[in-house]
Amino acid sequence: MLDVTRRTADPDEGQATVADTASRPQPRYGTRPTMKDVAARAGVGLKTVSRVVNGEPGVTPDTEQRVQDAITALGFRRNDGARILRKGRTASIGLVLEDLADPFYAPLNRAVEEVARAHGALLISGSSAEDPDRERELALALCARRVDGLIVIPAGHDHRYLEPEIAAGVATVFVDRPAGLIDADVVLSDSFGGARDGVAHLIAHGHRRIGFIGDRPGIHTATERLRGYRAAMADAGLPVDDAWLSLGPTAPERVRTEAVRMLAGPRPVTALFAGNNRVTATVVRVIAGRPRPVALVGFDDLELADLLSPGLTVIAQDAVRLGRTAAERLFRRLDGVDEPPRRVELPTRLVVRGSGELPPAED
Amino acid sequence: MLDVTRRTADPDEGQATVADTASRPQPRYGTRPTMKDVAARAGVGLKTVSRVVNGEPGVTPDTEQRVQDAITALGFRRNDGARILRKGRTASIGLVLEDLADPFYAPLNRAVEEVARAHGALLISGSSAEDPDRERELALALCARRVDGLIVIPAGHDHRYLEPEIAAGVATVFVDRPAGLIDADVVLSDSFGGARDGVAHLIAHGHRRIGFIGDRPGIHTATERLRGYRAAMADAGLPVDDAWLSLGPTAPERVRTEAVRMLAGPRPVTALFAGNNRVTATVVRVIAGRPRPVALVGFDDLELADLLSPGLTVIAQDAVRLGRTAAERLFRRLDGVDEPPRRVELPTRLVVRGSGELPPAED
DNA sequence: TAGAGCCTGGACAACGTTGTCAACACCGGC
DNA sequence: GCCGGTGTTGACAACGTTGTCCAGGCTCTA
Repeated sequence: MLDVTRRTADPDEGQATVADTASRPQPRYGTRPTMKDVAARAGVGLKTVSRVVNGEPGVTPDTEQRVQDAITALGFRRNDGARILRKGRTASIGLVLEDLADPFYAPLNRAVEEVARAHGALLISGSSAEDPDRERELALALCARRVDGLIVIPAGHDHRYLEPEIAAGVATVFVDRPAGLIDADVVLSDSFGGARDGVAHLIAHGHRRIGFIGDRPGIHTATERLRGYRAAMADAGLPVDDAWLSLGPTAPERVRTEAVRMLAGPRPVTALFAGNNRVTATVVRVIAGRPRPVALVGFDDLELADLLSPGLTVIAQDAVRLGRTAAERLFRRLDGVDEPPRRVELPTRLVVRGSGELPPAED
Repeated sequence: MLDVTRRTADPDEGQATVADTASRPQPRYGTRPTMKDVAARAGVGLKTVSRVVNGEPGVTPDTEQRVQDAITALGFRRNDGARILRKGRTASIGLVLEDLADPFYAPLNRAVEEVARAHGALLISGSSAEDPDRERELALALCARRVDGLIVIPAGHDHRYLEPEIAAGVATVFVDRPAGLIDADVVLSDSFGGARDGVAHLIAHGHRRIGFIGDRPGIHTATERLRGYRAAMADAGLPVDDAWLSLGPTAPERVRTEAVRMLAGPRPVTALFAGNNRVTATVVRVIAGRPRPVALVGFDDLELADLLSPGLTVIAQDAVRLGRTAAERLFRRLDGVDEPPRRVELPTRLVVRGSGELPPAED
């Protein structure tokens, strides 16, 4: 008896069965079989199918086998949407970042994914393209999908739109940049300290006129890094000329123009500090085309940075750790830990490779 | 009268209302308000709320305002899970790739995201980590969430597990590598042609002994590229020594070992062809440490490749176009286009930068 | 052999939304 | 004053699943 049942579940047999059930309503193409269909085919009740699918006890091996056979024959797959609706939790979290393809954020994305996976959750991530409206739209879309938690790399400065969501129980953690106008967990890199160390490194190698090219002033990390720059200069008692500073979009054209400008004139800068990886990539190209060496320290590491000549000296952030820390914090919240929001700041690391140790060029 | 109603819905008033409704069941912390709650508060029927939320016609401005006020006061957000359950379509697609953080796949991911966004769909992407079981697990999890379509960069070679899903109407497109044992749309780069061109380029610059280091032999692109290598050598009438060939994991240690081996001995290779970006990154480092120049062409472009000295000559694939093409194909399917599965092959591009034009070193 | 207790299985409601349909009020024209 | 039409609104079922609860059959013991 059992053997016969087993053979019925053979894929080939499954196809054959489609034909002989033409009389009763049969799932059409584009329609998925439901537990009801499985139950009908196996000749059992709906709940019994549910029990089998979820591995709940209280089903005889014989019945279970019949159900399993019906499942494979029909190609049934549980509808998680309905399951979630019933159970309340979605076992998924959302991640809003600036650009999925950015070499800094992609590893962060991956790190969050791994933590989510370890907790049995699915990650849904999307790009805000540095647009506050799009960030909001995306975050709220994720909330509408009822993600259990949200990790956000802010593009905007006002996150009060998340208040109802947070009040409703959506755990929320901000990464890389702090939240605006709401109180929430934040995981950051020490942008200020990193930039200060990087600039101090240049100063230690004899530079006095140092340029700073960073991202748009609205971006927290950009202003923090500029603050670090100013602190290092002030610590060394060096004056800062406004012409050495430039915050703005990181489009290659602008960065190129600014770098060229700072390197021209009677008293050019002898070193540059690049505020992030996109800026660094452009600045490296500008410098490469110059006869006179220019020292450079960049914020964020780059692939192949060690192979340039000179090697690229950078302030490295640990994107993976940033993502992992944020995700772990999120899941601790989801596990019910209730403590006041915390601000975690991860240290950066100076990676010495050559470009930051070049001496100032003679005037 | 109307004015009074409006004021009742004012957010501040909303708080006050919480207190005076202590008698009837009130949403607790962690519980989201539903349309029923909104309807009760606005003093209208459930369906009217639905109409307002979905911008359907047939609601007077007065009623609509009352509902809107109740919505903001309660912080209501539509539960898309329930909506999806009712409507059937989820307006979301899934993407299974090897590694979200891989510099080749991350832009592909982003490109798919943009197309999805343009079609009003959400993208859920995840990493298979080159593990067939994990690929399967992830793809089926996405199907259980009822994504409307699926884009897969295969890790395994048997995708029959997707047959029930495809039969049930989940549009499926494979990218970068062909599907295994099922008939489906595929979008590929011309790995064979690209590798053949790259190796021919080395041959044209005088090389006769050329090494090939690629990914594991189970991976379609790896074998295709090796086939391209063989074709170029055969076209030039050159013999191939098995010692010059190495397919295997792209872990830096193995690649380093193999490269060093090929460059040693009495008749070392004078040029190397690297089968993908990870291999290239390691080979560049090996070569950089050698006194005698070794020519190199890599498959896949790398950031900063132009800044190495010599610049890195590569066979570039357009990951963005690959992703965009696949996504557009998927949405065409979702729009109901019914035609036999198609195989699209995108051309590669030889980018000459120096490393591939080095002449063979003297023996 | 009767009663107690256990095991298996199924009927039913509920999750939050949308589609269907019918009720109702109001308007203008006869 | 009545009728049909129009425009607004709500009651109800359904989407596919899971939790609750109860029925029926079985075994075991007195």
